[in-house]
Amino acid sequence: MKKKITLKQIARELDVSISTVSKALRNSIEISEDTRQKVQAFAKFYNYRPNNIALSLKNRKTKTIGIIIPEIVHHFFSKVISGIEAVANKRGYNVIVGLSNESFSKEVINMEMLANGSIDGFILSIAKETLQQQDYHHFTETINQGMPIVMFDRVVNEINCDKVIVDDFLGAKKAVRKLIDNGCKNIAIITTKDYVSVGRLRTQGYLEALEDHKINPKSNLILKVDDQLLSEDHLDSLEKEIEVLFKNSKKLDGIFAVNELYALTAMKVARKLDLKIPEDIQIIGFTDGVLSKHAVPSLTTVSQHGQKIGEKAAELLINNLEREDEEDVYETVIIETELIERNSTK
Amino acid sequence: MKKKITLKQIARELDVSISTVSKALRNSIEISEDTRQKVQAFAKFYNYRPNNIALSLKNRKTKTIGIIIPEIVHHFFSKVISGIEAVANKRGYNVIVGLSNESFSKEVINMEMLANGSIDGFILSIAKETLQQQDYHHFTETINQGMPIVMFDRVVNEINCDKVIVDDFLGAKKAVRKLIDNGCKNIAIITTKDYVSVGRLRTQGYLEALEDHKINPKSNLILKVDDQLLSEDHLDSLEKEIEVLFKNSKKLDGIFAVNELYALTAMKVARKLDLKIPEDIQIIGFTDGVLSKHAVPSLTTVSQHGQKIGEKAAELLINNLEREDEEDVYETVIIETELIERNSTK
DNA sequence: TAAAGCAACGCAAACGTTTTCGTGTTGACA
DNA sequence: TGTCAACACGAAAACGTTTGCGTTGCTTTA
Repeated sequence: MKKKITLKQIARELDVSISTVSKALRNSIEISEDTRQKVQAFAKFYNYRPNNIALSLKNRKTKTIGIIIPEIVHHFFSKVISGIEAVANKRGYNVIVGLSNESFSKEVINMEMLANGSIDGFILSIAKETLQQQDYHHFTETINQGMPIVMFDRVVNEINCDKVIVDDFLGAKKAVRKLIDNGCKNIAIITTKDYVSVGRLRTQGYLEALEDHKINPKSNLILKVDDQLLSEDHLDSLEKEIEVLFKNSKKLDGIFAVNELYALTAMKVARKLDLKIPEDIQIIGFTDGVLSKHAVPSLTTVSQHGQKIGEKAAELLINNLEREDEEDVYETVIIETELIERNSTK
Repeated sequence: MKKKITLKQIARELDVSISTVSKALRNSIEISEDTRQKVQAFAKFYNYRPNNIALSLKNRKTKTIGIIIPEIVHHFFSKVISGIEAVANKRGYNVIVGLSNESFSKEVINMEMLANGSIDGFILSIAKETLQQQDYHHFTETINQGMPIVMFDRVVNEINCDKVIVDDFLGAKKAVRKLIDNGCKNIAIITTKDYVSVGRLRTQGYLEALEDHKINPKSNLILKVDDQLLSEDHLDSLEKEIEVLFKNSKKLDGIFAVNELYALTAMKVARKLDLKIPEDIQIIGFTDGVLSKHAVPSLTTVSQHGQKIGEKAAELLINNLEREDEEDVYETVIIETELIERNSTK
């Protein structure tokens, strides 16, 4: 069992100084061809690799990106991670993941753990609880300490940093317009409470699409679900709420849901009420996950391109990290959404 | 913008030595009550936090676990990560994620990057390409260097380390037995090529369940799908293969699929052929993901408890890391599978 | 032949900690 | 008054690197 070997050990074995070894390995011209080869051969034989931690300490850079997301068991977020990881890896960075579980305190603790030297910068999506409490001191503090942050998806304007978002507003608008174009007269929306920025924006898009077509929004067609956790347990109550929505509006012929699960549950209710999709009622979701693709009928949906979001976020962060001049100009990149038409619309 | 503050800076400001500051902060009795308070107040005001990297270098421990998985956009793997993260966090560890994308070289590179001091140990699931090539030198090398590994799900016997697996064999057997008990006479299996250990084991379970009931396996009822990538693009060809399976055996009345996607595709084909589920044909899948739960009809499936797997793996690793005595006794923990009965079986 | 140049290497600082081992200053005690 | 402990603190090493600069010993040049 040969343990990791260090410069010091090589130096001792070859009876030279540590600096000589280091320089030899980095092909410095200060070192004679002879010793260089000797050292390199020895290092290769013992499979020497410089210790990352020591390098990090010396360079004051860890070449590691910290990701904080609300949950990982979620198609969208894992897509984003996948995107981040791809460009991070390509540019020589590692990725360290912290989960907030939608909890404010876990978000803070996780960030504090990572901010103390473990990483060079953050990519994060804000926990719901944090959004509700509107307490963003941990973000401003880390930024003040000189550690850059890139936010994605769930962002807040108050914080001055790079952001990557999808055009929730426009995406929703496009979706609802599609329903209108397809002949829907009574379109409902199943959305979240307003403190979730993406939910709010999508609701606005819904409203504006209606307005553009001179349709008056009706309050009984707007269902704002309170998903403190959106835990799977709440599925039943969600179903009931949606059922009420259906009952309250017999002429319902279109539904725009702000996420997959809401859309699928709506489909379930429709099926229960013997409504044919898309003949009797058309449904569009948001977020292009596996569920949409494999649902029956497959779900027309607004894709947010999670992978692209992650890639872009990583690019922004790394560019920032490797920028020489210290000008703080922050960008907000908008990833375009795409309406993927499947079989839940005509 | 107050940058991160160090011991040295505190020492300079308060006109004491670095060691005094360090001791004062750690409440050493060597330091007078007076200076202790002064230092602690100052540190608190400037929000001092020890630099993790420096600590890692000093302690030769990073308190970080490296995870290498084939892909993250996958319900099972993200569940496992979630489990790992939960116990890791509880025990003061962080989690750093590397993706192999099922590629041998990416697996090797990722492991090498992390093994040079960045982490204390690995939790990993082997890439398909690695399984195919049967080249495990990177595992043995890291273990030889004194860095512990815990493998989960996709493991190999050749490597001597802790392992966490589900009882694929028994899980499959239970599922097939269920089909038999439910009256199925012609049960097909949709599985992977044999180099994927879990696929092979599940196939064996299928065979033994048949044998136990004196049913002769028929080769035309065994479909071994070659999913070099299992990419979403291959969905069409997968569908066609399954269709052939159906056509080749008109009396088919039960299907056991080794993953969700195979099961769902089978359901799709059945629907296409106007077969009623579960009346005409019953289907059971493996892996309890979102797809199974929300499919129509919902899919009876063998749950592997990904979260539990992750938790157990993290426990094994951390226990190993924090064990005083250096005895290398490796454990293989088997997480029991559970048959979750839904509506795709009678 | 002396000054200068050069090749090849080592020293030491630095990154930020923790910790062992001094060391100087008190006060008490004989 | 001299000795010794207790107290409070500092110096320095260590973790593993990189790098600017100093130091050899030798060869070249005028």
